[in-house]
Amino acid sequence: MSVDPSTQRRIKDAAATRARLLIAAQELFGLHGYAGTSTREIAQRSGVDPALIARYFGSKADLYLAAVISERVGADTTSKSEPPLEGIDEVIATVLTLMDDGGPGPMLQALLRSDTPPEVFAAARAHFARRLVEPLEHEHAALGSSEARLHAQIEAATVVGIALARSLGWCDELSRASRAEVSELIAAALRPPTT
Amino acid sequence: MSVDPSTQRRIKDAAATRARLLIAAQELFGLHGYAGTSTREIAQRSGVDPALIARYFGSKADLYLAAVISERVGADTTSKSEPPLEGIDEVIATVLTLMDDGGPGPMLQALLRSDTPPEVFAAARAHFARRLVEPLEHEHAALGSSEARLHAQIEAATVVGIALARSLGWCDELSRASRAEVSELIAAALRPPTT
DNA sequence: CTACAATGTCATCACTTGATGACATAAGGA
DNA sequence: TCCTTATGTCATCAAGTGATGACATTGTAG
Repeated sequence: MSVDPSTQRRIKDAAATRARLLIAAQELFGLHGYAGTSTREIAQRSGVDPALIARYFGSKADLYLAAVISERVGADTTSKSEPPLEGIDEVIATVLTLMDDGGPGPMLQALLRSDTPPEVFAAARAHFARRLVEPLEHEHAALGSSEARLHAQIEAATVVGIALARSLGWCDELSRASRAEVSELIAAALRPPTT
Repeated sequence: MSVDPSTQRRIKDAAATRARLLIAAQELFGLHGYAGTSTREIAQRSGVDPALIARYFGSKADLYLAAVISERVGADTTSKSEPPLEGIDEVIATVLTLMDDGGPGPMLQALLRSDTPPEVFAAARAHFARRLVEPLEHEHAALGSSEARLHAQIEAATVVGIALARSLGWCDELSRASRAEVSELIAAALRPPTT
């Protein structure tokens, strides 16, 4: 008399537990960094016993790696990747939105903090390039701009910098301004009407 | 027969000890963040007994605060402030230069990481505003721009974002480009030739 | 149902952390 | 010199860390 296991609420479900841990890890690592987050916090937030971290991921470091890799801004690494962002406006909107709820995720944390394990940093770097720089580079190339990649990198860094300042609360006015307003300002600054 | 105490090598010298702790703290906090740095590491690097941190600064948090406050990028807050930066070119040059040697210092770390004690964050925020935003705001105001402060904040965030990306090695081209080249690109992007 | 594997719970280990106080030693004036 | 203070050293604490293994519970195949 087994009900469909997907609808039936299972008491013990390894996959679901693993996923809960991963989500909590993403949130907390993204919020407080690696050293600033304890395995017990992660377990508590996900409503799971701390010992299961070891069972499902091996160690705290491995969990961190998994959290960074399967992250959103870096875009789900998973096979079926989201459609690539198109054009600078979409990049701006995406970064601002993701940053607004959740702050800088593990990927950005990995890029910002220097205690990031090398392999994690490399993975985060790759995501940054693929997810943010590449779309901008294509746009530049289409316009026939030379140094397309360098320009794209500068634009990506700009967007991230402003989004960071805004979502972390570095300045009052910037943080209070609406997302649309900020988008407008960034776009205007980066792509002067000429051309 | 007391020799000049400044040349004489003193075995016990509170001021020197305090200074050594402060320097080591700046280096390590800037490198690994607050949670990622232990008081024992700081003590070892400065060749000082860990217990003296408590004596001279009160606690790890207080030492962090002192390290952030007496820092360069935020610029010594202390009374005799360095001459304020003038114009966007000087801001760009300063940020890029300071970031190149030493990476993001404790002040930026404090702004970037959310495990920063609130008072420390507030101090870092104030430095950011005074040191980077204000000069830009004045420039805008002089040009009669409305929303001068918001624009200045966006510009400051842009400069910091690009400097971060460059000095932390997020992208190859950007990190390899010369400082002058990058300065040029930022300035061009932020201040399109048309006024 | 039964037995075995999968999953979850708990107690506990060895270690590090930040902090404290008792004590030892150097410094400098009397 | 002696004596007080400033400074440095050491042992140690309570709390929290990541990790481990024994055990309890659930799922499920036979």
